[in-house]
Amino acid sequence: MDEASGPKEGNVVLAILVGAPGSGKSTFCEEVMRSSTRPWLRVCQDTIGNGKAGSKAQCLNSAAKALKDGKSVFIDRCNLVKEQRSEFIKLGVGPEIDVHAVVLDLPAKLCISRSVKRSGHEGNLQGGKAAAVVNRMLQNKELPKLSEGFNRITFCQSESDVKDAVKTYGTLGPLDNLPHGCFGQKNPDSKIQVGIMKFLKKTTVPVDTASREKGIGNSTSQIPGKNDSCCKDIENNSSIPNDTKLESEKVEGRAIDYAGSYANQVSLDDTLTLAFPSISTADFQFNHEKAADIIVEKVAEFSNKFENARLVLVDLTHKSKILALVKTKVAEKNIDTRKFFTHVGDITRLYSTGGLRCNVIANAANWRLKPGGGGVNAAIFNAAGPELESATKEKVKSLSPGNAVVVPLPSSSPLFTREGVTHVIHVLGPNMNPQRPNCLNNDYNKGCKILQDAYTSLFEGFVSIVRNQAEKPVENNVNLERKSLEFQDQSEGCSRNNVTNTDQKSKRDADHGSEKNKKYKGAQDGSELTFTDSRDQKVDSEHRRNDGGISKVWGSWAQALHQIAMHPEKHKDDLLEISEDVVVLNDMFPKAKKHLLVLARTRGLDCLADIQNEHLEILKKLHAVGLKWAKKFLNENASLVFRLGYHSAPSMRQLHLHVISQDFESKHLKNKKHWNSFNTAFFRDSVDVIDDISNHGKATLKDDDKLLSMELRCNKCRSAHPNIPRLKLHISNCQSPFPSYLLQNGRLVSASEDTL
DNA sequence: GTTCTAGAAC
DNA sequence: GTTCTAGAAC
Repeated sequence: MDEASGPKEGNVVLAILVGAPGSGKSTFCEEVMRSSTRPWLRVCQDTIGNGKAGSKAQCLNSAAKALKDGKSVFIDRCNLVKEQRSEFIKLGVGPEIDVHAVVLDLPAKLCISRSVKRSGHEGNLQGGKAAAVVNRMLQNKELPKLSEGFNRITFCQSESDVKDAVKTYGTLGPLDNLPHGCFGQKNPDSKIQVGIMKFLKKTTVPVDTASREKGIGNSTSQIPGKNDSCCKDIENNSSIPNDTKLESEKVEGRAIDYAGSYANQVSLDDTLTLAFPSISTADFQFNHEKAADIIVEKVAEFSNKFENARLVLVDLTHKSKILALVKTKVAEKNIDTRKFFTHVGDITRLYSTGGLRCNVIANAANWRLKPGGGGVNAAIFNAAGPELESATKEKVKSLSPGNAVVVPLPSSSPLFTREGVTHVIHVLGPNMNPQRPNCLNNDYNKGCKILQDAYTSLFEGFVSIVRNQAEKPVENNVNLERKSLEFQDQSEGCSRNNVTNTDQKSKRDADHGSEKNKKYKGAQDGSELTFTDSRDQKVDSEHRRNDGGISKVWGSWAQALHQIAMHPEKHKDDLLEISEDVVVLNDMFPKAKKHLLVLARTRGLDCLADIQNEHLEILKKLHAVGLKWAKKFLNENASLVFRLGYHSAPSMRQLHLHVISQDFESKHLKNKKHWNSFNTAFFRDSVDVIDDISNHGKATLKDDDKLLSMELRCNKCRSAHPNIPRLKLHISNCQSPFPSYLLQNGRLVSASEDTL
């Protein structure tokens, strides 16, 4: 504790609150202001924008003005990181201003439960995401130090500490000053960090090994039990109020306490888990052998798409045939058993009775998304209470086979509170039971496709949750909101694609600017589409399939090629060739003298990521047609050189082969992304894609954004150029031969080859 | 995918 | 002044 230095008379106070969402910053300010006799201004980034998201600059201005007017100021934003505080501290430079920090360093659990509960709060941090966000923020927290420029720091680590601080500030009259120095801190920073690291190492490792060892060999997986209970014990300790003064023993205790809450985040946050039942194999009587193949195939496809997440196939009994089949098949594949394993247990009680923490569970739903029936559907609706029914109903009324819908579970649901389930994903698989609607009469061609789609939708729904939770730590309230918006965007995309993500209703209701509402509108529109288009029932699930992980969202502008491929007769005038399985057209914005697109007409084949073994023929067909046109152009102009290939991550939906001359002489080639999309590994040569599929059954993608923002290099001599005009100038004159890589395997098509 | 805009960077 | 970037809108 620092020695108090001599306070001056009646300084204005600039009090910077430090605390996670839900730590009680706003309440603190309000309570102080209610009883205080000195003029205070609370500067809150959430409210300063008058309905819109506020900016840090607005806060700074507002605070500066108030200080100038002699008012004391509360900076009511999270300020968990030193950098976020620094500019506010600068406002307090000068002898008449005391810069204070009030640190609301309450248990993460408390902040989370408050954040989850609140609905009308200005910060608009909502529901299940709140937990993840608070955790993320706390992970990056840097407790303030006097050296940052504070005169006084008050640490509150319990609610009674907060009460004391309210009293201290509430009774601070206009002529009073508070002593300088640090107050209330019970745990020096460095020790906590060591404690955390030790603790994390101890706890995370067993999680992994347990699942690796037991996941496959033993049908009853027992994963987080040990360390979770360990965390729980420690948390219980931490809830004992500790008001005693600093002693070395207490410091240690406190350190473990912190470590406990951090470790808890690891199991809760870092290993997101989807538990799912086998779809369609029970009441829908789908062939188990075939279903097991599909499960393993889809798990293999998705399991390497995420780092800290895992999939768990759950069935009630050790005798489960489908579990046995999947276990056998999965053992033959090279699937990371930390990412996928089977588990015997009740899907509605995985945590409470099995110790398996699954924040997402899948429901084998019926098409009306109604409770009842039997099996998993009845069990989940029962266990989740009416909350799930209403949350589901709020967004969608029905589900067609092969689709899934993500429903965030209201925090009041028993499944949420007891089992830690934050999302339920309803999935509807194909039905082979003549007693049930939409029976496929043993048509396993259709059935397998639908079941594949169902798992794709399910896993993509999960991936969208994982992705969202894996967002980088947020920096302040503004960013926090942006992240939420991004998530809404994502869910919009999902809903358009039948993986509907019902976001929290209260978010919409909260008066928070038009921007958000506009976006939400989009989401609603999208979800309407989902269930009205009966003729193209499968379009939605199919056009979403991409690299298997990230839900690819196709904007409205990205649909043009798809429309052409589906209905070429409507665009006859713009097309060079129409056949049963391909369409050829000039690129609307050619990036070279000659630039064609050869579209696959296969429904659901949107990009390279969608390609599987079965598409080899269409790839060859696209290549052959592209080659034919290239040669045709070469006949007209022998100086051209063509390259045929695909973009790793196309912007336009519907698989299209680019046939492009290598002059890149075009006014439409305007930016780095244009150039790099044709001249880096992002561009996948058609011949290589065909090899990939022949050899590995899937296409290699190089869809890193870095490739598209790489330095501009000549496609012949590889020299670098500072900007597009200079590059264009260079390539128009470069006489170098093409790099040898391109000269191999027929990657380039030129007149000389044509004559062979 | 494109266009437009504003602001930053050079 | 030009180029780049990011965001929004389409």
